[in-house]
Amino acid sequence: MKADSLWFALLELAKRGALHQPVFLSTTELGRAMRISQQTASRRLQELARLGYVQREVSRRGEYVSITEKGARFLEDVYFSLKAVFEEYPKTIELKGYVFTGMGEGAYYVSLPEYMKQFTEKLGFRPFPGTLNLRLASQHDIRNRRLLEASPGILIKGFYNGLRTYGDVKCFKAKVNGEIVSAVIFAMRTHYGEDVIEVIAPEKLREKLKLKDGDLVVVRVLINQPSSERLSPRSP
Amino acid sequence: MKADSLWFALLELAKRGALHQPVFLSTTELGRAMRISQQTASRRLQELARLGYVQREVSRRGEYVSITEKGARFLEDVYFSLKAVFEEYPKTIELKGYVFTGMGEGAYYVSLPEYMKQFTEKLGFRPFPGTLNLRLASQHDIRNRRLLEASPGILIKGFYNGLRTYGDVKCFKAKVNGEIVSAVIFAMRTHYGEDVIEVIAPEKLREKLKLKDGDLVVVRVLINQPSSERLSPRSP
DNA sequence: ATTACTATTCTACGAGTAT
DNA sequence: TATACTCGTAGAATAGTAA
Repeated sequence: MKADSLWFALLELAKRGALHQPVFLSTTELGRAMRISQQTASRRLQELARLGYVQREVSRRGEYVSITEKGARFLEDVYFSLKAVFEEYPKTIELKGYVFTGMGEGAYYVSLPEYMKQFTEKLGFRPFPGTLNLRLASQHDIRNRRLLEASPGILIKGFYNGLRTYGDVKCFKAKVNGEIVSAVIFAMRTHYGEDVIEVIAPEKLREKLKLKDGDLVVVRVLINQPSSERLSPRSP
Repeated sequence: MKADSLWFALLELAKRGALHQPVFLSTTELGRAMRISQQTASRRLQELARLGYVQREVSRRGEYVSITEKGARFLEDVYFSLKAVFEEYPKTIELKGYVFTGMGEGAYYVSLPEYMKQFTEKLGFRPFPGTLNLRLASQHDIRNRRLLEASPGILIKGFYNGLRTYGDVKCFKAKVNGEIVSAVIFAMRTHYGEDVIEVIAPEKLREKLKLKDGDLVVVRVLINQPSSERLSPRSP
């Protein structure tokens, strides 16, 4: 089934309050509201339930529907995108996290010349070839990270070096502990490690800030901020 | 074409910045980002343009696409719905408008017993059988009215009296000039009269506040507020 | 009243291709 | 390279019902 239509069905349920409590309705009623047939409304609810977006309690007289955490996330992704697109900018959000030692992959990727070149152009600084890993401190920070993930950010294009492809990377200008110019980077198309962010900066952050594992770091991230790169001219 | 898919195509364009300036892209690229074929992406853009949601400048090398006012509205409707659903409540927004004399239709509808009964139950007061018409004072107020229109509100169900059907009405609890308990009402499924709101209250507002045409009135509206009606019990 | 199955219609997708 | 046409077909939507 088309994910688009399912999403709108979920929105209709959310409008009726199904995010906060079970909502009583019938497929006929839902169909009318969405301008689709009763049968289609029924299938939408079945599919939403199958995918774990809603929980249903079906009876002879109608049904109670409530949106699950996964369903809320599905709606929220779009909400954050719209928020990023409509809200005034520049705007910043704060992320708090604890320093930890990663696998050193970040360092490897950042040091690749194809990425390094773009970082330098688009961020306005040449990053130290390594990343500072932070494990986010609270649920609130994790929610903010998701907002960031849904925001456009500054795009670092992937490439193919003859052996393998390297994916797009999205980044956001940021300041560490209120002073150091830096950037938060995300590998796109990967939703794993929801509670971790990686930070790059012109200097080695661990040394500059005398950080050791477990230290708390505050990162203030700029969203909706265009890159330093000159905008492509209007005419080709 | 399905409006749902078109909406998501428009969102993808907005994410790329097409709300604020023309964005250069190709149908292949758009297709890849949306996980649809080049042909389908092409059709989406054609349809969006046909419906006036985007403006296109097609060339041999690609195209510039920008989202129109109408397109922004299309996205915004959903944004406001999500905002209403996700943001904390209770929350209020302020609408300012100037008193004017309407056609008296409002009075007619409000006085219908089927509506009157529900108003009394769900708002917690029995409205005076008439409405105070306000013409909104600024663009800002009109934007807020649209937010309201996209919010769930308190639903007054329509009915059929043997002659004709009367549609659903949505209302929001409110205060007029910071004190008088009242409600703002909207006939649903009608998007006309974007700059007008109608207010009801237990008393005749014109008399109570000694209002005449052209007077400025401030209405503070409660959004995301459940009705006074007892929630239907969980089990049938 | 409901939900949801089955059968049928029809729409929307992508392959191939023109320009 | 683009965009966008035609066309065969997969699958989604509805009608008709069953439970």
